Amino acid sequence: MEKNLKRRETMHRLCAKGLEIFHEKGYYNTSLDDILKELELSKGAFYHHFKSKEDYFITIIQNLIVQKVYALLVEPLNTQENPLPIILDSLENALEPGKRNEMAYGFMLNDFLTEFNKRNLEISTYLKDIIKVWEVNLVSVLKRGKIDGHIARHIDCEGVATYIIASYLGMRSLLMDNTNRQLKYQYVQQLKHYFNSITERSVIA
Amino acid sequence: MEKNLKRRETMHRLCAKGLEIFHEKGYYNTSLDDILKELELSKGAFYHHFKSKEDYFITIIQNLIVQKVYALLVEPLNTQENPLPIILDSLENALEPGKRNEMAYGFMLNDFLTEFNKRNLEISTYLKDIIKVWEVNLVSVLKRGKIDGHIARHIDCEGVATYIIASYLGMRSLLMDNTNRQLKYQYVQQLKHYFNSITERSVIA
DNA sequence: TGTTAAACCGACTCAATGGTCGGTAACAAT
DNA sequence: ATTGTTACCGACCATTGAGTCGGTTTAACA
Repeated sequence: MEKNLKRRETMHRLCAKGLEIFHEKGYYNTSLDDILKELELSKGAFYHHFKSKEDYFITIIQNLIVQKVYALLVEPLNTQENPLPIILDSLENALEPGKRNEMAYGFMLNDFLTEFNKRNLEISTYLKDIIKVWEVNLVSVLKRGKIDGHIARHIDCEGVATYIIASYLGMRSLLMDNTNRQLKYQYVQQLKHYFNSITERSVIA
Repeated sequence: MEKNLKRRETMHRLCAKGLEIFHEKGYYNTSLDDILKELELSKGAFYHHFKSKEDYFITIIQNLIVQKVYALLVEPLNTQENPLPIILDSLENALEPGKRNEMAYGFMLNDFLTEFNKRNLEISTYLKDIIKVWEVNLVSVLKRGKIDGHIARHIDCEGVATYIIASYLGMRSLLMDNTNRQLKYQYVQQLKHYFNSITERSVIA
C-alpha cells in the first residue's frame, strides 16, 4: 500500500505549491510548467493525477481554500458570546500576514473571485459558494447577537454581513502588495466604530 | 488635416472597445484579435497606433479610467457642504449600473488592481496612483468636515478614507456578475450607520 | 497629376502553453 | 521470478497570441 501513500503525497505537493504560485501570479498567468519545474515533476506526473488544469484548481479549492476560509472565518464564529468582538477578531486574524513560510495574508478569495469572474463559470461558482457559506454563518451569528441583546433591534443582519464581507474583500485588495501595517490597524479601528453604531444601546440609559 | 482626425478617431475606438472587453474578460484573457475583430481593424492598424499591448492599456488608463474615477468619485467631493452625505451619494452613484450602452457598474478599479498586482508593476502603479488620488481627496474633504463640525473630533480621517475605499472596492467584487439590486441598497444602508458613528454629536444635548 | 506620408492590411514568425502518448522504473501480488 | 499495475518521464502536438513586415490604399499637397 505504499503506492497509495506516494500518490497522496505527490498530489498534495502539487496542490500546495499550485495554490502558492497561483496566488502569487494568478491562475491564467501561471503555466503548469512553472509549477512542475519547482517540484521537479513532469507533465506526465501531473496528468496522471489530474485531468486538466481546471480540474486541478478545483481540487485546490476544495482541499485547501475551503479549509482555510473555514478555519479563519467560519469556525471562530462558533461561540455563544457577543458576536461583534468575535467577528472583529476573526477578521483581524485573517488579515494577519502568515508566519514565516506560510502564505502571506492568509488567503486570497478576492483575488481569485475577480480573476475567474466571467472567465470560468464553474470555478466562479465554487468560489462564490465559499463566500455564501461565510455569509450565512455571519448572518446567523448576528441574528443570535440580536436576540441576546448585543445588536440593535432595527439592524438588518443580512446588510451587516454584506458590508463586513465587502470591506474585508476590499481590504485584501488594498493590502495586496503592501506591507503596510497601518492599513490593517486603520481598518480594525473603523470597523469598531461601525460595530458601535449597530450595538444595542444599554436599555438602562 | 483629415488624417489627424482619422487617427484620433481610430485610436479612440480602439481604446473604448478595449476598455469594454478588457473589463469584461480581463486583460490577460483578451487577445488583441478579440478587439480587432469587433472593430474590423487589422494587426497593422493596431501597431501603427500603439507600440505594444501594454502601452495600449496604459493609454486606456490615462485617457478613460482616470477620467471616469475623477468624474464619479473625486469631483463630486468639491463642495462646501457636510462631506458625509456627499461621499455617500458619490459611492451610490458609482455603483449604479451604467445606463443602456454604458459599461455596467461605472468602472472596474478593483478588478484591474487585482489582475495586475504582482504581474505588471508599471500598470499596477498607475492604478494604485488613481486610488491614491481618490484617497487624498477623501482625506482632505473629511478633514474639512471635522473642522466644520460635521465629523467627531477624535476620528482618524485617513482611517475613514481607507475604510471607505476598502468597502467600495469589496462591493464591486460582490456586485460583479450579480444584478442584485439588494446588495447595493444594503451597502448604502450600512455605510449610513457607519457614518453616523463618526458624526459629531450635536454639542447641545 | 504626381509624390509623399500616413493609415491600414494580413500573412507570417516565434514563443508559450495545455494537453497527449508511448515508454520506463518501481513496487505489489502471485 | 513473473506479471500486472501504478507513478512518472519527456518528446511531441496543436493552438493561441503578441509582435513583424512588406505591401496597398487614401488623403494632403506641390
